[in-house]
Amino acid sequence: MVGEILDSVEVRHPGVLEGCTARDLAGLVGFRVTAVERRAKYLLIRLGDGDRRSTLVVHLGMTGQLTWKTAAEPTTDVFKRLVSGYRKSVGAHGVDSHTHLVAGSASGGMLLFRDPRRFGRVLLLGDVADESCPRLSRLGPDAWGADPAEMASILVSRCGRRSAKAVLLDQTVLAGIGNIYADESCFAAGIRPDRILSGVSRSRLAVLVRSIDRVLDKGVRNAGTSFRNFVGSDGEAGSNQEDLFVYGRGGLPCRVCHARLRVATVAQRTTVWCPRCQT
DNA sequence: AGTACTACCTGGAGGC
DNA sequence: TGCCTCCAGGTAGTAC
Repeated sequence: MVGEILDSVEVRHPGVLEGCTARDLAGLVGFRVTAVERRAKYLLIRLGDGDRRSTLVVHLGMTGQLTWKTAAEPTTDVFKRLVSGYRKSVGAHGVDSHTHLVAGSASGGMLLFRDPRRFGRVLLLGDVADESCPRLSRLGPDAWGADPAEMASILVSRCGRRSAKAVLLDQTVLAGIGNIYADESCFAAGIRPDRILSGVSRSRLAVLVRSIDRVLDKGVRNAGTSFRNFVGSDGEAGSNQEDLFVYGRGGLPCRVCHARLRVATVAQRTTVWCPRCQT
């Protein structure tokens, strides 16, 4: 969508807006999309040039979907069933009661923000620094692609007396890790999610840092983990759910040692781990 | 500086 | 088929 010029912005459910109004968004008509960036779980859509600039910030929450459809692509509600039983969507979802934002472009393209559960948020920064937005300024460095030595020292300095899981989910420590990837990272590093991180050796922390990077990298290469309704910007489901070791597999045998995977609540989130591989 | 809990929402799955 | 309960990729706010 970079290069497109917005010619309509329709907010169908203002509840997803934070700190801005439908009127503010309507003021974006005429702005050109100059770049699309990511900061942790936030998407930054850069708009305008010269003295007219703005940034649309989108967080997808649990079920948010941001899709871009060109004039040539029809919206569709076609689904395929995968071998694993999950439904895979094909193409952008049609506009329905869960579509909260529709932005049209001069070329006939459409940016759609759809979010059944409405935990997602849309913010408008205007022509100010990203850091003036509290949601963004609070974030720690991006977990994906951060310098390993920096990541390790941050984990040491910010672990407190908290469980590994609580630290990984804390977006002010490292930003971008959610429940799925926190569990998968702990498994890959052989660390029990409820283990107090300050008691973990420096060498094991280095393993955790490498594990986080690999787990996130695999998730991205697999175009995301599509439980229920996740789709990418093209409307297509990802395939990482076929590749998980622990998340969503409670009670099933460990893919490495065949021990029965355990489930419990850690840091207020459902957590799965292998009692034999993770110590 | 932590933890624990609540609120925000809808839809799908499973039990009966 | 319908009704019920439980559960879900997240974050902010409040009380302690």
